[in-house]
Amino acid sequence: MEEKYNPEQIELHWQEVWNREKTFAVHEDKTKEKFYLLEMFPYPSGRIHMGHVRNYTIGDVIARYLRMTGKNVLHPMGWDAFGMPAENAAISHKTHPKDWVDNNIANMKAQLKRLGLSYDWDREVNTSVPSYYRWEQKFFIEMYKKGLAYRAKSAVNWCPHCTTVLANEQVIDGKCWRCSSDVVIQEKEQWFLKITEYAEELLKDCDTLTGWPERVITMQKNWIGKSEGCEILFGIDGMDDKLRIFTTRPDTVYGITFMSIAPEHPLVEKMVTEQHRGAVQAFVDRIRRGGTKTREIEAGEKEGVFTGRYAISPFTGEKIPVFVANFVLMEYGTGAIMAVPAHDQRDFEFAKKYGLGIKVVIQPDAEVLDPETMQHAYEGSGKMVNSNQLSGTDNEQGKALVIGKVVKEHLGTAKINYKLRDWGISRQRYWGAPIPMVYCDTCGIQPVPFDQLPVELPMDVQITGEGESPLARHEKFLNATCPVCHGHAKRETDTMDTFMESSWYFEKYTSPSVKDAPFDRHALDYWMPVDQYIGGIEHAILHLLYARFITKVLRDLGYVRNNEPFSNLLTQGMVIKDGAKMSKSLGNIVDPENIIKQYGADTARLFILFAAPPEKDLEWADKGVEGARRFLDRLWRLVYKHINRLQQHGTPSANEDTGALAIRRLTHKTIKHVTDDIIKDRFHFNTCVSALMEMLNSLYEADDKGIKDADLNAFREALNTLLILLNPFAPHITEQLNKELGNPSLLTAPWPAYNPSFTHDNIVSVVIQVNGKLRGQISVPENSDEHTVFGIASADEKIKSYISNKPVKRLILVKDKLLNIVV
RNA sequence: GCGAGGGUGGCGGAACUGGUAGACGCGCCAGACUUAGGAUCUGGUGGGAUAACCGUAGGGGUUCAACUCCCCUCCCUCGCACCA
Repeated sequence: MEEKYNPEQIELHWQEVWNREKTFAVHEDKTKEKFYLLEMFPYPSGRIHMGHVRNYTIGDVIARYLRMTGKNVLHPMGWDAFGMPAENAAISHKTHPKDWVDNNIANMKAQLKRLGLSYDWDREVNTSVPSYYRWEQKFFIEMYKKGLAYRAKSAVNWCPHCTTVLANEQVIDGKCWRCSSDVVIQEKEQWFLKITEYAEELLKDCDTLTGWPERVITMQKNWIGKSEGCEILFGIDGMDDKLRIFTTRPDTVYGITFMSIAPEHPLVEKMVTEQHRGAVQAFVDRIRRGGTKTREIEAGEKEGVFTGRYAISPFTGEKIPVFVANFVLMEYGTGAIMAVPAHDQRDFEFAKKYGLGIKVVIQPDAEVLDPETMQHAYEGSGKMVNSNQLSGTDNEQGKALVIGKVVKEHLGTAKINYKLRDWGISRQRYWGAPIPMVYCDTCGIQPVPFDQLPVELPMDVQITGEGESPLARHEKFLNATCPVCHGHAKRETDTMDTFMESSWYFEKYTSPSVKDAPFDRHALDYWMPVDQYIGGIEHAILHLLYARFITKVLRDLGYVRNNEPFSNLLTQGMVIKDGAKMSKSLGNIVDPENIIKQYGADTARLFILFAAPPEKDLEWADKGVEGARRFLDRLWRLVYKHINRLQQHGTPSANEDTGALAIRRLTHKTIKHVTDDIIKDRFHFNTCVSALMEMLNSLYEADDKGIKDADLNAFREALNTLLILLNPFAPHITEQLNKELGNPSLLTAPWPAYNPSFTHDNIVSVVIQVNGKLRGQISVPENSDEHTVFGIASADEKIKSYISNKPVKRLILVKDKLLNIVV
């Protein structure tokens, strides 16, 4: 055995063994309980960063631990290989995106292996290869045939920097999710997937995701944004057209004092009277020019102009003035609303600003609302007033009654609205999966027949980053044959959003090598769903919503059985340095490769696991890394010191002297501690690591006193156990030391069970409080009752002085822990 | 504004269903071994004068006992942000 711990040598050795022997390859095995553990696969940017190290280390601990408990663990890794940066790199480095990506994958794969991550690399998936995306193209066509994929012209989010369209989910605060450029709105034809068709199920099934963080569920629910109410048609004075509005508060229809419509509403032009045309036109132009961005910034400042036109209430027959207002959104509901200032804050502010009427129709029990003195709208519940025959009704019942009336009298319909929009997946980019459709002059839009898939992305392209996608200029790709009339057709040149590939890769891992179908049905059914998914919170909506959607679609297409892809979700925090996210611009990046070179992978892993619980942000501290390394050095030295004695074999016997017994207690208490902590509490590995540190500290103390020959078996048990317990966290050093000790590989070692007779003591120390204040500590036999403990305690001089001679009113005993003496 | 999660030593963080606050690590202090040490080892380390006592954002409450439960206030982070 080497005297000095040399992580590089040890780690490379074991990694080579694992690689050569395909140690972590798994197969379906019905005799074992399966566990599908997955971390979000990376974009092959070229180098791994600390966020990856954290994500994958957390996963690896779980994988290695679960294997030791006998589970059949699927733990795969792959590459989300399509996407913009490859094209940008191609432009700036004059390489082909494919070469750039393949090269990056090779680098990153080596880096991941260097971390000792226990993946089944035989299942590696690369989303940019035709054998992967051909199935995605098939799914797309099947969706098209079911009406779940359609082409439409609509206002879309356009990122001028990426020169492509973005989905709603990919616009964050009016900026592109990837490059932070301001997004502009453009009219474009593009392909949509009907995620709205699944809105209700996606919302409803949130309640089945009991293993997901509450805040992710909340974000998804908010994004789907369901609201129930009704649409009501209002007549327009002097016109045949009707004004359709959506409201969730039909109980307040008697409180309408005006109407508001969006500046983009098609009826604006038609409704506005000659007298008001100039003012309305000026207002609409100004709002339009500002675009969505300024409109959001100016949120709060409500503005509008009168159209000169009146709507007619189908409930009261009253004439109601119609305004064009900046806060009414064309893209939600019907683009027009009824305004009830007494019971809606926005309408209230608008009414105050323009001196419009306020009419109270809901009266709460606690106060009497007076339109004259109200400072803000009352949006709560109460009794309906000023509402004709409905006056006196509870407003919640009133909602249903008004909807009933609306439906019965054909004034409108009951309606559920969602904020969720269909998913626009067309990207005007080269490096993506081609959308498998052709345009025939005679037959119109036609899907490519299945037997002609994949529609391969041509490799011989010129990527300039300017103008149209290279595909639009690629004659051979562009020109196709119509599958129906065999005449000339043109191919769709847009590619799919890369979130499509990441919406089903976890299913592909279950059977990566099948060729004639996307999945092997038996493998899929055996492994799915993913039991534990781990990744960054930044995908709370984007990826996780799309993946849920596509899973449900694949279920309905007959490919998969499960309703949801991920049973449990862990969202790990960021790795930060000097209080900020690591970034090039801040110059606070720590390169994992340097850390591994300097300290070793085991140290890097250990530090990352120890420094913070997984869901919290982790502050990188170089000194902390040294602490982790020190622990491993100490472990190495202790084994080295005793290696010759320890190599003899033997197991601890039943009756040991006190030294051996103390060591065995330590061992079994630590097993209990680590076993209890490792999985429960959402993987708080930091306390596991600290328990192992404590154990090592205690073994050093024992060693200080001298390990007698009689203690040797207990000492050996302690070290062997420590190595097993530490193995998921630091797999290389533990495997090496374990080998030095002459034991069979830890890969086949079962997770140890603790012996309960060693996890508690016969003599326990009990805290003594007098009147709730800590006054001393005494040793008593286990399970002593309050009188016994009090007897011993009151004999203690110090405690006696606190009791003095006051009568004891009460004794409160927490068995084997605490006695509170109330005097 | 709404929703969620938080506020514990100089720092990262422990503390199970109310029961020794500050485990473990970093840093710091002292000592040992050393030519030396940024190596290693030993001891100490919430504040306070070694005391009484005070301490888990602040204030109040329940309790024999509160970081933990209840009420009020302040602050931080994240998400949503005119969705009718």
